[in-house]
Amino acid sequence: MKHQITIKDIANKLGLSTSTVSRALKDHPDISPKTRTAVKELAGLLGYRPNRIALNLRNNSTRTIGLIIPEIEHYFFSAIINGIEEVAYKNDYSVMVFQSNESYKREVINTQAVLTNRVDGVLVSFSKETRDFSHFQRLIDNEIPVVFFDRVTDELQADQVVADDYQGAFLAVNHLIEKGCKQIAHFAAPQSLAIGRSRLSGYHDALLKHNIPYNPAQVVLADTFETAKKAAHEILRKPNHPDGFFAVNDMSAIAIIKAAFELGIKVPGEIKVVGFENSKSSALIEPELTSVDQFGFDLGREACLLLLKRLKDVDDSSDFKPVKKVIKTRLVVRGTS
Amino acid sequence: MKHQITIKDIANKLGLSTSTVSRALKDHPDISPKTRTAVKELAGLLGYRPNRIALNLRNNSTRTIGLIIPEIEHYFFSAIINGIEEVAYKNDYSVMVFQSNESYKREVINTQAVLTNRVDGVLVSFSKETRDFSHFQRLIDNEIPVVFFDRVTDELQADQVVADDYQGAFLAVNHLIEKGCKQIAHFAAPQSLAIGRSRLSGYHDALLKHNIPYNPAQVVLADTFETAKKAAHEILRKPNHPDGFFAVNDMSAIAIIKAAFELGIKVPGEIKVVGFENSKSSALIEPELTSVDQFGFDLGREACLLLLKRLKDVDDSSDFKPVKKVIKTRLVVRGTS
DNA sequence: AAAACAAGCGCAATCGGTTGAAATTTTTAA
DNA sequence: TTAAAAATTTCAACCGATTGCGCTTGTTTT
Repeated sequence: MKHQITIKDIANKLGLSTSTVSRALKDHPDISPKTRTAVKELAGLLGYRPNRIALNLRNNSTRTIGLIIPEIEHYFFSAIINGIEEVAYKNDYSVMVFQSNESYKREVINTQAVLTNRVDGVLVSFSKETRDFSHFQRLIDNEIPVVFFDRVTDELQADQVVADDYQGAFLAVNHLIEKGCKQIAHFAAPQSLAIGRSRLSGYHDALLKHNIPYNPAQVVLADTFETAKKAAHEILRKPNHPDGFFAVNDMSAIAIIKAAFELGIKVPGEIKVVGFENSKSSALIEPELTSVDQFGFDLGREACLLLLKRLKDVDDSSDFKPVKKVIKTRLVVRGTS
Repeated sequence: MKHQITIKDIANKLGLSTSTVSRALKDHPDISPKTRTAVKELAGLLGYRPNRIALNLRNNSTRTIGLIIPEIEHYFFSAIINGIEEVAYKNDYSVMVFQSNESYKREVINTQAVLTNRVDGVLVSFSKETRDFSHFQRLIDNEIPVVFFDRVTDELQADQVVADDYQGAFLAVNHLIEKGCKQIAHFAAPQSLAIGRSRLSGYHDALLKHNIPYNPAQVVLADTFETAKKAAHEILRKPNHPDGFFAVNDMSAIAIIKAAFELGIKVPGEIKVVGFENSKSSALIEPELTSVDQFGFDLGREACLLLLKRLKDVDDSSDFKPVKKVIKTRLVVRGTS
């Protein structure tokens, strides 16, 4: 890198001290209007830009937030990043992205990385593997504000922003029942994740509301395209297969539809399917997928706003009360139900 | 943030100077083994972590790379980020993400942001709006290495990493012809983008190879789902519509298929469609989309590797020769052709 | 005319770590 | 025993910007 213009360069050329230049640049009243304009003029001429690193050191703040996320290549998460980046941008923060790739080990390394990078705060959605949260506790111990989103835990004293998974699941299953489904299967996420538990719970309660007995055999763990496709094939091959499917995400839902197509089963004629995410893909397939919109962009926005609020209220050490923000979900009815 | 353990804390507790502690921590031969172990032990005990910001200031380097990208919510770009992050991670770099949202104005601000954040290098894929590249020239003037990927320009003396768009387009159109298409339309990207020009050129040359006359009327500007859907409807409603479609990206291709479906036109029976991107979605729709894989992950990897190489060879000021790296594409044949 | 005051600017410390050179202590050789 | 050599350790400057405090000036008040 080329030599950057510093305050010292300006001071030398003008025969002033660096302190005067510094003050002149920020309109300090001690400085006479004459020197003030002279300094500013030269600064503009030389293309002076304050060295953020020096300020970072002095202020012990980087105006950067760390983002730890399972994987970017997933519509929901990229929508969230979008929301986060939007808020960060408007507040003059930068975002550093770290992917865990659903690996616990990598996630631990990521938490170290955000520490060494001295980010001001961290936004986290942890991996499917993560059972132990002590690496996040380490961040909190260092008094770095942490906000969890989507994948959250109550084991830590930290803010959370989540979609209303229970409500979304309830709406979805209720919808299937109202559309005439008698036997509804649920393709679930790992129960170690709160989203897995909440969505199962919504599924459960919607059944009960309509006096349909809950049958654990109708719940299978399948939250990826591959696992869901395999599971759907097995289930749909049986004679008395379910006539309704509620999948924990759109990929699983689409896998079910694919499997049905391959087996010559009509959607929504013979089986109906509802997904969760309202991803771009849901509107691309034919028939289009009914899905629960979890407003990833808004979720990202809210998470980032909450974090920025924490960063402002620095003196939160004593009376810290974790906040849990819930983003309402909405059922988008399309062709598969 | 809590008080972080500094080198000074260790020095005080051990009755040493900060310089000794600093050297001890990095196994400098001047320091006796005794003090060396003592320092390291205490450092481990206190959980000392070197303050990256202080090092940044001293070394005038942040071990951070800036990434300016149109939008994350796009499979191709998130695949690229994935590749970039992978390489950055392995080389102990962090990635700062800035989205332009296809806005020139925002992109200019982004270039300022990477400057103030003093990133070591920048990876750029510019917006569709961008015609003037002087904001990138400003980065180069500041001797910040810049590598362009996917959306590139020859107007700047900078490295480029692109998919072999010409080859991919040629393969796609050649494939359509071999499958029996007589009249092939092309849904193109803006000709201000090199990818737009290259893909059109590949389309053109593939036609010529088979002695099919090139007809400009068969080329429409439609590189989003919405515009493509509309254009496809218009075209397919006409009596003598084309029997083959080569779209500049998967979204456009899928839009064509959707339009065909809505008009009761069979794919691949009556018309055949080939996309470009090989996105996740291409394997989700029915029939599955034939598409040109442009290996986004590898493209990201290569771009990042190239940038890191430039960062190593700092003394490149005089004999700088821009490198253009081309990533081969591959036609993935599926159901729509 | 002397004291009080204000305006305008510079000194020096600070943030945390690194590093060439100097200073100190220890070891070795004469 | 003492000087020279070697082994350790400390000093001080530096990276770039900020800021409390003090130092000059010149002006006002009594």
